[in-house]
Amino acid sequence: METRELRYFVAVAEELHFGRAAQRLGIAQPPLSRAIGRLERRLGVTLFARNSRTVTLTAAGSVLLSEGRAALDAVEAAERRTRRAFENGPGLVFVTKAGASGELLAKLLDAYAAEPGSVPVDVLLCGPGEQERLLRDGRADAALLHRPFDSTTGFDVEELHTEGQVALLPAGHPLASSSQLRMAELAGLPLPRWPDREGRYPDGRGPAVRDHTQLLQLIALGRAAAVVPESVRGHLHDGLVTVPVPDAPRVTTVIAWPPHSRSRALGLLVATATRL
Amino acid sequence: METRELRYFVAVAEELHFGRAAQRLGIAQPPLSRAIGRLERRLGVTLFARNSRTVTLTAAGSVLLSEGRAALDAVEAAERRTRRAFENGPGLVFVTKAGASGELLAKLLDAYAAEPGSVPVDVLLCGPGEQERLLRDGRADAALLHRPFDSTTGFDVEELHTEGQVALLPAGHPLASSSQLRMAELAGLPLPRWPDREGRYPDGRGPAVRDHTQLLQLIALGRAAAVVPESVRGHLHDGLVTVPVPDAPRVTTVIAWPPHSRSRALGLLVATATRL
DNA sequence: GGCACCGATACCCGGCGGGTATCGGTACGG
DNA sequence: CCGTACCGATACCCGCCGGGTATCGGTGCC
Repeated sequence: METRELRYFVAVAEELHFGRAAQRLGIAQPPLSRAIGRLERRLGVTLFARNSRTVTLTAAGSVLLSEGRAALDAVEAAERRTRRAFENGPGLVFVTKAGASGELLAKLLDAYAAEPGSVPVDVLLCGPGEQERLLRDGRADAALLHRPFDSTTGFDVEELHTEGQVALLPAGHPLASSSQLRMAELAGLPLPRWPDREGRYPDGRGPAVRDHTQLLQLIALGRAAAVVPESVRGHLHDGLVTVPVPDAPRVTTVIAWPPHSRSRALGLLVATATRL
Repeated sequence: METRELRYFVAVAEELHFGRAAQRLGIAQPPLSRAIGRLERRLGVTLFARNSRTVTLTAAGSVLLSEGRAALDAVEAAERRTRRAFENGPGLVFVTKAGASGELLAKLLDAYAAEPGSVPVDVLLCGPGEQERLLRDGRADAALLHRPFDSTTGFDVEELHTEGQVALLPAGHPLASSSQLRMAELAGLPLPRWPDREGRYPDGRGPAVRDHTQLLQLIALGRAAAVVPESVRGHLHDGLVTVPVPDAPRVTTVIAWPPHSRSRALGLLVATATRL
């Protein structure tokens, strides 16, 4: 199976429409029909149930869609990592959520830089959920992820740190003077909505936010409240109050990296991280 | 990057010889040279340092070799899983080491079969180390692996069971009457040698074995001794004695599956396993 | 310095990817 | 109930690319 065929298949499977898929791919519809037909013939598998009005995925087609996406990601990652290795020489790209685990990251980078045999590390800060994609498609070599918020599926991980969560409230909020709170008591607050993997926001009442800076500002303005890991207490503006929430899920910070990329430099980074 | 180019590259990178690589690929040498050249030009990366006598991988080339192998595995897995989905209908292939975790497996399969919505499960028994490959290249959907013996890198896992290890000795062996043993005391015994990933055996004195049946027989004959998980005590022949070895590493049985393959059937199997 | 080895280059052919034109079946509206 | 619009499949043509053979050119060894 060639990657071109796979890309064509994924386009049709996503559009469920040969014409639109062809347009998206920048080719005409007939070659696309032929390519899919040939792919089906070579695999010996019917991928689409189609009559001249509708196109549907078969069960086997659904399998190829999810597996094929992963395979295309892997090919793209190989390409990107190769280019990076050539252009930037040795060196790692480390990605983490903006505004999270700042101290841990600083300690890690210092400790790693002090190791003999370490290589330069570029740090990439990005919005929540983006790290996964960067790690998967080869733009980054390692990431700090926070379970249970981030999915670590498909990555190798080492746990670094576990912490509880606190409610983050504007000073003067009625609940701000409590010594601790329960999740149930926070149900009515304007909790923020984060974008999903496609950058879209779920429905709901709370304000839509893109990063922690926005969130902190909105809380200071009294327009939001949030439940966040304890460690954000380190760098808070005035006007914000934290209250422990013992029954919130504990947050585990992990260092994650793509499997099969066990370069010496990455191995050293992981080893350094686990020793912290 | 097309998978053909990637396959060509991997062949050359492994052989470090265009002629032999071409022969392995079943094509002539000139098209192979051209293909590699075009790949390098398109990537904008020098993959091989070559003069007319020797071929060497550049740093970028090494990256593409390991990443490319993983990508090719992913493509192959996609293909195989699609074919399986088409030919065998729904249904899972479960792979485990022959002779290990037998009871756990039986309980799991019974419990899963009793679940509403479960699908037929084919069980594949194979030699140690083979499971990883079967899971990675799409011939299997899930596996029972045993840490720290099996590598779980690149798989999603759930821990099922942890146990200590015992020494397995022929009855009448001088150490067989001890109430417990330490690893150091076992150093002089003829411990078996298992094949590595390529099916080759490491150097050493102990007998080369391929599966647990062979091992048990050799121990009964007094030609071997081994350190094995406690659970093998369940189905032992006569003439074998077990002695606890408290300082041997504990063995964790995990259920492992490839990421991105979260079908309903597989999800149910994993859920059932974690409830055992 | 001659020779053997090996990757690159030159040149040719056939198949495949891509295009346009058109067919054939299906659902919808009048 | 028929016309029509829509959409995937088919027919046919072209140009490029993957593959082949022949040969060149550089390198290390005897």
